[in-house]
Amino acid sequence: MAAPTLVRMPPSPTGQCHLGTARTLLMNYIFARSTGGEYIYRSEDTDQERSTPENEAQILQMMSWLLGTDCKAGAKELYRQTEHTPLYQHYLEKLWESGHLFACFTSAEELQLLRDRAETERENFVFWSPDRDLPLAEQRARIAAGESCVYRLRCPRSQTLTFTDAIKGEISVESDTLGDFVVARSDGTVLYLLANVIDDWHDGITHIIRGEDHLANTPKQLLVYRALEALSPGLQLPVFAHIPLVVDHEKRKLSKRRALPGMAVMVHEFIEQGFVPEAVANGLMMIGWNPKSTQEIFSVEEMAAVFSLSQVQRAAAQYDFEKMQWYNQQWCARLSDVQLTGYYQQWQATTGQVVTPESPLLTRALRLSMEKARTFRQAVGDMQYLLQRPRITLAEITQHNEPLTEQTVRQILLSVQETLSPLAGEVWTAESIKAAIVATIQHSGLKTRDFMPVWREAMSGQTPSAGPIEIALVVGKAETLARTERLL
RNA sequence: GGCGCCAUCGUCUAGUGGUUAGGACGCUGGAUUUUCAUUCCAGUAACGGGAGUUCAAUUCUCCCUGGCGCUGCCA
Repeated sequence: MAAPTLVRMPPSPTGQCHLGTARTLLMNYIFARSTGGEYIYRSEDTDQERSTPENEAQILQMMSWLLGTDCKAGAKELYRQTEHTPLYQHYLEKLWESGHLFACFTSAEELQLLRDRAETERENFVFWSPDRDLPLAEQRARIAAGESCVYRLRCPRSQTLTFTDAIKGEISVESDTLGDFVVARSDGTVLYLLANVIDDWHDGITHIIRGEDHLANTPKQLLVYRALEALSPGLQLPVFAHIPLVVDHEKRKLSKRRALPGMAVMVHEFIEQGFVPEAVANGLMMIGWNPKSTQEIFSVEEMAAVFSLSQVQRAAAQYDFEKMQWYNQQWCARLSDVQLTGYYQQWQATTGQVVTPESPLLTRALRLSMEKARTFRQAVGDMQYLLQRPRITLAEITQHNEPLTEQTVRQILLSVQETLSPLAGEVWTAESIKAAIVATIQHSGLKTRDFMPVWREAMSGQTPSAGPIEIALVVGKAETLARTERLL
């Protein structure tokens, strides 16, 4: 048995739960499950400008929905980075004293000037601070004198930084392309680059699974690890695994703003459209991961059983909302009656609708509706007439079925009535209803093409809709007769 | 511009130094059918380009092209 794994789920509460966020968190979760490990839930709120408690709560809620379990309760530990401020300050100080960091007095304005100049002269901009070799005493003196500074890591010159990514393979970068980078703001608060490394190290994280957008700053973090190691020898580096980004139809990083109309990009949009979490989790994971089989439908547990980082794709993947809907339909067909109706009621509640009470009728109606629809939202039209008697009038049916006369329409409904009334309740099956109706049609001399649409419209009040026999099976004998009777 | 990553049907992907390059979504057609849909069957469609290695490259190497990411006192 390998050493126990520990991953972190690190959402940044600077926005609501996004597809990409959910996918990364989900993959961490599944990896932890697949290795018998645990996870830490860490809210990365070091950007106090943009982080909000609302977003933090929203993401937690969305992830709990997606995983089908309380994400918070399942975590080995749960904290927000701002709670670790003393920890960061401690290491910031240590790293500064030991000379790994230095106070840089170049102002943001000066820096911007340098940056702009490099831009116009088409030169590469790598910043090597003029203050990188300032004696500590002088740094302190200038700060004491009221000078403003940021804290940068002293980047070594002419070194090749190499690490092995579990997905991308060996990555190496020249330190000379990095420059002295900022790890703490002028107000002394730390940046992602530093806070993250301290936490991962402090928590004993074994695997860092994150988006590919972090690949480029991994060498910088390697430098931070190295500095920390000088303070605490024997430090064990975690395994890095950078998963490919999800891109949109234009191959741009997926964003809500650029999404096509109707396309769900935020997790709450999936909920609002009436997706079941199993389908969203399944679909999300299949973007950029493949178990190397032809199986398409997986539960979270099944994915955890076969998951391996080596099966993760190296290239970015385009998001296909059509396929997400297909997953939803597949999942709805596989869920048990209890699960399906439960999700449906949950959807009604979260979208502010009146929740339909549990009943065999509801289950039958839902089953029939979901044969056609791919989401609960798409099923509303069918659910309506299945659960409520339509209001259509005889005149309307006649009008929709020209050239049939009202006389003929009435006759059709009358014969439905006469045919079905004698049927015993226990033979209320598709076969017996069909046999009886077919016989009636033959005797009447009418065409099936005229007869059935009239009956169907009497049953559903709309076109298109499910077939009259299907509806009859859902609503039951009494209601079936009532629906024709009210028109006569 | 610099650095890094990536490259199989329209999309998600499987795959191999010699394959009819497989599956799924989508799309098209057919069957079923009272409509829409479902279901079933069938079809459509891919190895970015150029060198090199090799008896043989989609597969290995290099170059190019293209795409994306990073290049923040964001994460």
